[in-house]
Amino acid sequence: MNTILQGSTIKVERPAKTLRELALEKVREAIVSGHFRPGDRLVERDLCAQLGVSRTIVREVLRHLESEGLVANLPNKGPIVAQLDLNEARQIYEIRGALEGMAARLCAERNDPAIVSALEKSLHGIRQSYHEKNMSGVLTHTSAFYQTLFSSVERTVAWGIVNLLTVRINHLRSMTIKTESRNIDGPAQMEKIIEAIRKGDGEAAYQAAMKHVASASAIAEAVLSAQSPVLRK
Amino acid sequence: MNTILQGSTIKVERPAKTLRELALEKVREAIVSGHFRPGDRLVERDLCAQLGVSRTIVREVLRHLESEGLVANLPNKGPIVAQLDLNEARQIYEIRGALEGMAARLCAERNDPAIVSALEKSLHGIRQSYHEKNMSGVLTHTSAFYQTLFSSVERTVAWGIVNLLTVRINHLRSMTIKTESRNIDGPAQMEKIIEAIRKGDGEAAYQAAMKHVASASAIAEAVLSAQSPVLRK
DNA sequence: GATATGTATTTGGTACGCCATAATATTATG
DNA sequence: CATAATATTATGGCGTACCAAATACATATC
Repeated sequence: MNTILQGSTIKVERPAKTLRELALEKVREAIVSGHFRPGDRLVERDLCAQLGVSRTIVREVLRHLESEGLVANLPNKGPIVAQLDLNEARQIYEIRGALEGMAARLCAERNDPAIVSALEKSLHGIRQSYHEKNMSGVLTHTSAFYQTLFSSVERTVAWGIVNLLTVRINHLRSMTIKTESRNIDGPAQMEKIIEAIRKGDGEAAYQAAMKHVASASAIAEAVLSAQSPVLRK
Repeated sequence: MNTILQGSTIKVERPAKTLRELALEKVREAIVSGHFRPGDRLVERDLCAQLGVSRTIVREVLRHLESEGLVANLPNKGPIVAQLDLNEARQIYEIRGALEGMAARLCAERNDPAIVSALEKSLHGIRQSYHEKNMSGVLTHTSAFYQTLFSSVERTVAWGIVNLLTVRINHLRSMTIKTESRNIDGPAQMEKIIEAIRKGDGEAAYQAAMKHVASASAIAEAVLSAQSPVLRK
């Protein structure tokens, strides 16, 4: 290794992304953003045309999304965008509660001021975004908040799982944050998580994180059961 | 529908499994069982020959296993069997603790004697298998024990996650159960889980389940750090 | 009106071919 | 002999074409 380059390589950050990875992101994004709705069929050859790639790639992408739970495969009928039923949504929120609670507890036990200030920064971003009625900003900063929780204590595996689960309930998330009073309650609950972490009170941090998810779950449940009859067909 | 066939169809229970699913199971099994070892390259065309299927299918299978975490893909080098490092193993055990603890708590709160007796049945199977030195039997019955924990309270999503994680640490599991005294400690700890559930003591059940996983984790850690230097190359 | 029958559509699966890259072997050169 | 240049090989990434079987839908027949 050239000593001049020690520590700061000039390596040409090439995309490295394969076509498949790009296609995967495109389709996932299309599902998460609602461009493809739950129940929509995902016809292989149509996707080929829309993405401009071969069937080989489309099939690999569909398989990948299937194992992520975003796509369901009806035998001999083909893949559709997975439907989320109430029961499953409840379970997902519950698991997030368990894992986020765990991470919050670990953060509290670590007693690192840097964690607290990082969380506060995200929380500030959330409040700001609510103020500006920038809903996608709220989601982004909320994700950042939780990512801090997990990454500060090096829980990459749990963070990966939470991420997977979150993607599956993304449309619920965007509905819950728009709910009346969530712009007050949500941040207030997150404040409590931060407070507990600041005090180094693991149990309180755990409880606060659980509670935050639980209330999001309750809202989601209301939203989902209100609209669920429509999903018939 | 022919009325004569009401309730008891003669429908020809066809496999329904696609070739792809069969291939997936084969490869997964080969990895879990140790036929393919961590770090082994998984050459597409070789797998085609070994499985007797086309490259398309092999690629779909590899993608699936990749998203399960059983296979890693090195850019420009291709897929290998994923390596498990100590840190990741620790995290996996921790998550299992959180989720199994959650399930145990829910079981306790449900207060259903049928759950207790199902758990006791599995535990009996475990002891029996230990007695017969039938290690694969121990694993099977242990799985059954935990499946009961999750399915009794309809936590299919969490069970799915635990299953995925368990597969990744399978070889560690088979080493931990062979450890000195695990044939005594393990069942004893599970007995405590059952006891707490019988009493309807959610918190105790949670703690007992956490403790059981934690001690498995400690053993795994010892095993892994003892052999890890060998993995160099 | 109910039942066949026919016809697209689409998935499940296979085979083959091409290109790019990385590693390895080979050859040429000083 | 050592090193640099070059060819070869192995392999993943990607695309196309084709076939069989299942499904859905329209159409014809009784």
